[in-house]
Amino acid sequence: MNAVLHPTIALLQSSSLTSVVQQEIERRILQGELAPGAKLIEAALALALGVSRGPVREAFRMLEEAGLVRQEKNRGVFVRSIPLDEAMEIFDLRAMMDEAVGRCLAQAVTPEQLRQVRGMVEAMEKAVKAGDADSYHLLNLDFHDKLVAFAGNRKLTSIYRRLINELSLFRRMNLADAKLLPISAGEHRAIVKAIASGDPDAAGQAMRQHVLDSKNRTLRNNTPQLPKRAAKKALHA
Amino acid sequence: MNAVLHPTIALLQSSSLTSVVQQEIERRILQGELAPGAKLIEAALALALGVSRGPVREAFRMLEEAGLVRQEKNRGVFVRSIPLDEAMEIFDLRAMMDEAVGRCLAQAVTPEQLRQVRGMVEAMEKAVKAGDADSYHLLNLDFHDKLVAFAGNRKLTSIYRRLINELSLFRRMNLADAKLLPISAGEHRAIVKAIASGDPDAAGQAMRQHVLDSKNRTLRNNTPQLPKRAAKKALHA
DNA sequence: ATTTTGCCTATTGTTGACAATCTGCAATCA
DNA sequence: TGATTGCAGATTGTCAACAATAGGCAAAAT
Repeated sequence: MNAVLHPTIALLQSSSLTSVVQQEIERRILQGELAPGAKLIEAALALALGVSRGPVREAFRMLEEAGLVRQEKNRGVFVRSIPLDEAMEIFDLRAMMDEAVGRCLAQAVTPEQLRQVRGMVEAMEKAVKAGDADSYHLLNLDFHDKLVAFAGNRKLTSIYRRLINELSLFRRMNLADAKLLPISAGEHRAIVKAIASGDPDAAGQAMRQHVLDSKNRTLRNNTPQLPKRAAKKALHA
Repeated sequence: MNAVLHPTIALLQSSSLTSVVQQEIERRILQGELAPGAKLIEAALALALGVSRGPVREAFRMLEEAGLVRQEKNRGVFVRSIPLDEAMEIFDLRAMMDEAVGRCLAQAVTPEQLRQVRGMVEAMEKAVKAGDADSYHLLNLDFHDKLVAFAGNRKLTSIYRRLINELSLFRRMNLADAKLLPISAGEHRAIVKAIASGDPDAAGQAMRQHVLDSKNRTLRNNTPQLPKRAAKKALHA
């Protein structure tokens, strides 16, 4: 009875105005069109998208639950800006997850999957040589996403993606020094090598350390440099 | 300027109809009042709660994003029922998270925290002796929640709680044999001991194994017993 | 001059109404 | 008899109007 349904029909079945609005706002947030802290006005968005306020409000509630916006009653919704300490927490979670992914893949990766990630590593090294930080950034996201997806746990994949989305709201991270790209690329190559070797400990450790290095770089970039002589006392939180 | 605000005022500021509705529906789902698969009718819920359909729809979107309900366009929203394979995935995630929690706590637990979890372990052992499976179940949830919270990563805590919520929708799990309770209780004591000893490897391993044992018990309870002689071929997924 | 008070406007919170879609049942036809 | 078609009721999707709240500005008071 269940015939293969026409793609257009499948689209119409899944897409309500709310879901379209949600995806569009999410896109604008993730691409930086709507910066962290920006206020989202229901009526304005509804007008711009050609719908009424209802679907926009419902989309807001989805985005809120996904951690992309924050809502203050009677004041409006704002694009979330992730504070440093929350970003650090996310890095720790990523370290935990990526380590597990590495251990899993070392035991279960397929030749086809290996082929794919090797291709990505090469593309990233090309981007490094070309000094193309933007391409590198995108490839990097894709590389890690693929690895997680290959681990085969769909729940893990969706949680991981949500965390990556939230991390992208921590904008101060983007100004990664171009001179650090080769280091990152090298780590990627080492990760693939460890996975291919079939050693869970090595693969897990490679992935874990890669993320923690990234965390530390981010932390250093966002810790106000102590002035050379007037050393300020560090927070003893 | 920011005076300490009266609790009633703070409540009014945070609670919109939508959030109240969301919490009420979530409560009904988690307490089993609304069983997995049940259909949620907007108008009926709105009437029962004395609000209009708008807030109910917004609450639905939040619950959907939280994984508690599923929505089919033009057909309605239903309480999700978690399939076995997804439950298994969640157990794997819990194993990963709880291992990390154990490792963390072994190094950072405070005496006060230790006192608390020890109290819980004793309460659980009391429940076992009394044959009170319900109390045990609640204490068990609280025990693990506390451990995760003590690890101090708020993001991890919220993700963990979400996963526990989803697992509760896998109802077939509840019929845990009463005779298995002592085993579980013993594992809890071992966990606390490992944490108190300050050995990250031992604590992580104890927590990890505890979750994986629980996973396997659940799996066995839900794998159709192979008829004694007409052994069915196992799925070779 | 500074603070307070009282409007006014912009925006959000909530509702009820209307349109579109699905589901079940009965009438019709082969 | 069995399948198909066409209604009727119920339910969801969307919208526009109304109510309530927050924030800013100017007048008044100290």
